[in-house]
Formats: sequence, C-alpha cells, structure tokens
Amino acid sequence: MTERSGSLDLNDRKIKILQTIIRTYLDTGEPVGSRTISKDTDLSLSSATIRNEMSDLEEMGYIIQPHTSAGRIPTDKAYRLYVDTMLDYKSEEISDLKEQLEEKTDKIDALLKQVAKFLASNTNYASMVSGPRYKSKKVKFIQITPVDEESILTVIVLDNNVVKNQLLRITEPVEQEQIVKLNFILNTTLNGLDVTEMNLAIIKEIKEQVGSHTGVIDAVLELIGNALTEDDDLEVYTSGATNILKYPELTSKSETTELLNAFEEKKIIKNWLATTDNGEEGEKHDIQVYIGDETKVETMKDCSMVTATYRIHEGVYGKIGIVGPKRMDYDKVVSTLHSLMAQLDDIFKN
Amino acid sequence: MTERSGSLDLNDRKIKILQTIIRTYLDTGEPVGSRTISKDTDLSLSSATIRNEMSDLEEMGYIIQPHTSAGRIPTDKAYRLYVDTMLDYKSEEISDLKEQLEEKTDKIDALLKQVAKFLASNTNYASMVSGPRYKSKKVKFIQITPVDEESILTVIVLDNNVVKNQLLRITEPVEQEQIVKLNFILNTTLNGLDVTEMNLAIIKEIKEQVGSHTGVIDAVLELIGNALTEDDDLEVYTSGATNILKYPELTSKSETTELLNAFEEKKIIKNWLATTDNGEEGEKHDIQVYIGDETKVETMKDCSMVTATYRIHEGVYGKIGIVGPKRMDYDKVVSTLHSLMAQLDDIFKN
DNA sequence: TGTTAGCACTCTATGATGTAGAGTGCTAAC
DNA sequence: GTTAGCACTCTACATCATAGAGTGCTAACA
Repeated sequence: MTERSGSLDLNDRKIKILQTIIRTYLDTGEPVGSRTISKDTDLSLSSATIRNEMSDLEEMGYIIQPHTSAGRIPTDKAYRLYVDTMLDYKSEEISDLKEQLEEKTDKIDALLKQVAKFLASNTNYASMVSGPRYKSKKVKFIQITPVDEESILTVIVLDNNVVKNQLLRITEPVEQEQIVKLNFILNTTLNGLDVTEMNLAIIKEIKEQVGSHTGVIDAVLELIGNALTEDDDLEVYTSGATNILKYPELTSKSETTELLNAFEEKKIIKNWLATTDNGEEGEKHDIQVYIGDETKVETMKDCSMVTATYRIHEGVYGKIGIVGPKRMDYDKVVSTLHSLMAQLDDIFKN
Repeated sequence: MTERSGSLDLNDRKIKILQTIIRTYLDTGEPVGSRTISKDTDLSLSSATIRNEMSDLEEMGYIIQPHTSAGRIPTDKAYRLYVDTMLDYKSEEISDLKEQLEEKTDKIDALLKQVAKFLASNTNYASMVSGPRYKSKKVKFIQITPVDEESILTVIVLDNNVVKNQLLRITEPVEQEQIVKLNFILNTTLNGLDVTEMNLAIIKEIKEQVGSHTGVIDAVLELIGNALTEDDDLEVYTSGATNILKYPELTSKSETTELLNAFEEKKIIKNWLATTDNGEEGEKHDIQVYIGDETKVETMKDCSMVTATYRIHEGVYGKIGIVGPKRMDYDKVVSTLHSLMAQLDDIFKN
C-alpha cells in the first residue's frame, strides 16, 4: 500500500527515537512530542523529520497517540522491545541493601518479609515474595509422647527440617511401653517415605504390628499426611501494596480497588505461583518481565510485573516479584532484582 | 446573649430532629435540609420551625453547615450522643454468620481469619482481629530428642497447649542416657514455672545437676525464654482494607493512602492493642465506639472505630474491631459485633 | 408565645463558551 | 532526504451565567 514501505523497518535512527520516546515517557508520564525529541537527542534533526519517523513508528505499532493533537506514548510492543533489547543496567544500590538485610537473618520467613519490604520501599512499587517450596517432602523422624492424662504430643520432622506438631486428645491413657513400641514401628516403617509411598499396604502393616490403639495411629497418620502434602499455606509476603495508589494511570478507582484487593487476598500471587510453577529450569537468575496483557490478569492490563526465582538449594525455591504501572522504571527494577538475587544467593550459602 | 437561651436544652423535639438528621445523613451522606426533615418526621412542623430548632442545635454544637446554603451534618458530638443513646439494635444476620463459620473450626487462627473476613464482607468496612493473648504462660512439658547425628529437637508445650519447637545443631553427639537425664531434670525443675520464676539460681542448679552439655542447656533455656515471652508475633488478621476506598469522604487521596498503609503494616492495630490492653475488666461483651478524634490517631480523624473483646477463657482474650468512615452504620456494626461475640462465645465453649 | 408563610440572600454545582498551547500532517522548497 | 511553514485539531483551563437548594429574618397568625 505505502509507496515507501521499505522504510518500515527499525533502522538505528528509529530505534534511537523510539528509545527516547520510551525513556522520556517513563520519566514524565506525558505523551512525547516531536519537538522534545528533536531537542533531546543528538541526532540533530528537525521536528518535522522526527514527525515522519514517528508516523512510521506508529504504523509499525510501537507508539500511539492518545488523541489527535497529543504526543506519542509507547505501546506494549515498544515496552517489550525496550525490556528485551534496551535495558540499561545500573548496579548502584547493592550495598545498602545487604546491610539492611543482614541485621536479622535468623529465620527464613523473617528474612523474606524483609526482602519484600526492602523491594517495595526501594522501587516504590508493590512487592511480593513467596516462601520457599519443597519439591517433595519425606518423613525423617516421628515421635509420640504423652504430655498429660488426656493428651499426647505428635512431632514430625521432615527431611527439609521442617517440624510439625500437634496435640492429640485421647480418651484413655496409653501405656508407656505401647508408646515406645509405636514410636519404633512408625519410625522404622515410614522413615524416608514420601506421601505417595504411604499406601494402604503399609498402613495395614503398621496397624497389625501395633495391634491396638488404632485410633491414635489414624490420627498420627492423618497428621503425617497433612504435613507432607500441605503447601505450608503457600506463604506469601507482600509489601507496599499502597504504592499502587501513587500512580495516577492506575487510579481508575474501581480497577485500583480490585487490584489492591487482589493484593490483600494474595490472589495474584497464588495464581502466578500456580501458573509458573513448572518453569523452574532455565537461567540461574532469570528475571521475567510481564507487560500489560502478558500478565494474563484482567485487572492488571495497565500494570507490569517483574519476577524472579530464588533458590535456597536444589529443589527448594521461591518467587519474588514486583507489580507496578506499565510505565515502570524497568531499568531500576530489573537491576535491583538482579543485585537482590545475588545477595540472597550469598546469604543462603551460609 | 440569646434571649431565649432557655430553649437551649435537648427536649424531645430536638432529639427527634437530631436523630432524623443523623439517620438521614448516615443513609445518604448529603447534608440534611429543613424541608427533608419536615417531610420525613411525624412532627408535622413546617420547615421554618425546623429551621429554628436546627439553629439551636447548631448553637449547641450538634450539627454544622458545610457552607451557608447547605443543609446540616452531624458533628462528632452528635454521633457520640447517637451511639450512646439512640442505637437501634437489629438482630437479623446472626444465622448465616454461624453457618459460615462452623465449616472449619479446627484451628483458632483459621477461625479468626474467617471472622475478620466475615466482618469485613458483612459490614463493608475494614476489619481487624487480634489473635488470643495469654496473660502468663507456664511450661508444661519439655522434651529433647536426638533426630540425627548433627541435630537434636527441642519441643516445649506451654500450659495454654501451644507447642514450640526448634532443631538445634550440635557438634558432638549426646548419648542417649544423657538425653534421658536432661529431660528428667528439665521437666522436674521447670514444670509449672513462668518466665519470672526462672532465675539464675534455678539455671545454675540445672547446670550442676546435668554436669555436662552446658551448651545444649543454654540453647534450650533460650528457646524456653523466647517461647514464654514472645507475643506470638502479636498476630493480627485484617480483612477488607480496600473497603476504605469505597467511602468518598475518606478519599482525600494522601490520607487514605496513609490509612491503608497503616492497615497493611498493622500499625493501627498494634497501637490499639497496646493502649487498651489494660481495660480488660468491665462488661462481658462491652463494645467500644471511637468517633473521629476519639481514636487518638491523626490519620483516622474522619474515621470511626468499633471494637470488642472476645474471651476464650479466663485470661485468654483478643480483640476484634472494624474501621470505617465516621458516617458509619453504627446500628448495623454494633449489632453485628454483638451477635458475632455471642457466636464466638458459643464456639469457644467447645 | 409558638408556628408559619414569604422573601431576599448565599453558595454550589453544572454546563456553555472562549482561548491559549501543544502537537500534528501536509505541502512546497531546499 | 530534510526542513520550514502553515492550517488544523484537540485538550486543558478559566470565565461566565444559571438553576436549585437551603438558609435567616420578618411579619403575620392562632
């Protein structure tokens, strides 16, 4: 159709102009006009020439005009291109991050909470961090102990060193030697098994060996089953959800509310964990950027999401992510996440 | 000054008018004019007469005019009066609440989470529920067990049946008989003590009796100390924080954000728990209403807060509250809380 | 003395109107 | 291929007029 369709490819000049548009728009949030570009680049071209190029860029789908007499703003396609090829890594903020973190590294969940907070306050976007998940869990140690006349305590240690316990009410006392026997049988039979390996045959065998107190055994087995299958409640830490309110382009009121709500109930995150769960392979610290519709979440079509996977060690991993407006400082977010991941790696080594 | 200052007391007619103003304003959120009142009450008075009365009410500080040619809106003083003397209890929604709750009463924290959710979705305000707090905690049972060559498991059961545990790394194995001895000594010495009773003398006695493995003992004692003193992280469950956005009078943007933020970080709640902690005496289900400045929180000066205390049993209690705009449906909130408290009482009995 | 009708007055919310400014696309010239 | 010039479009903003709601005051009435 167009006579000079030959010009419809991304030559260096177009790239430079597009990059300027994106950078400026990320910075100001206002549509970018041809004069601004003409002044801000070192191309020394007049605004008229820029206009021609912008016209091409618009035809190619990289920029649009909100209305006739406005400048251009980048499309999702442009952001995609930007994130894929134009990111400009900075690595400034590494230092103070680490200092902040290492104050209190005693417990992993406290650490992750801090990570979420750090990310949110550092980027000014909303952050979320999922607790570590274990590929498969096995029983390492079981112990049953009478506490008083009416209750016994069951403790289960899993191979990831997570300890589960529960007090069981009992109606009649269990004799000490029965307890010892029970402990012995449970440990020898179940040690090292995961939940798929605890079949009916094994359960039957245990019951036959013990002979009595099948009620207690049932209760213990149920507890074990729960311990092995439950996802640790899919623990998710979020922070800075209210940062979403800072960005006027997201303040369409109803949608923002919905988004905040989704954040409060941690819907987004669980969804995200569920969908990307399999993609565990790949680069060590691959960082994914989802722009607008790429998030696959209707309420987030004006948002972008940047995520990363951390690994504590083989098979034990969790996710970190931030959510912000599509007009997001991708450079900063990606580099912050990058250095954060490196820090975490470092910390997990100890 | 005024000639007929004798009319400046709250006679029945004034009360009726004030009540109508409050109810109408709570309902519509618009300033209430004299004509509306004249039509909506059974006083059969003309708007002119109502105007005279309203003028008095304004002088008495119960209502104000946002601007010259607008109707009147209630002041905090009016709300206070309303809450203290004019509440109209309804007891409709009791039933479905209970059905919703009893689905899953296995764990107290899951229950409380549901209570928060229920309250928020039922009232359309933000809700918060604090986990139960224990006046004083004592040790009921201690057990140390070797799990493998490099770790031993310490389990502590408190008298409120809360179980704490931790894996301790050890450098050299501890012999079985030492473990048995350790368990015996710890249980006989510490059983029934609270944290104030574990003084240096007792600790010294334990160490002397055991003779060796003081490192392990220190670790165990530290764990016990933590278990007895930590506030279970002051667990607080919130729900429906985004409901705050539904009320236009709170949408001054910056303040709403601050409020939401405070909610996210659960500042409000901790503050509130801290300040009202002592007020544990009094009526069984006394419900407190804090209006505007009464909340003592700057960011909540346009909000009201309604709180109640639940008791699981003697000395074990927690708090429930909701936060909403000053223009809040106090009737509904108070009656909902009322019936909720009754339900909880019922549930805790089992 | 309490109540009411009437009226002038005030203030807000709303919509219409005009204008400056930013930015574009097109054309013609370099 | 690049640029200057110009007509055109659209938004944002301020100004203005108007309708409507509500009041306070006064004078008349029961």
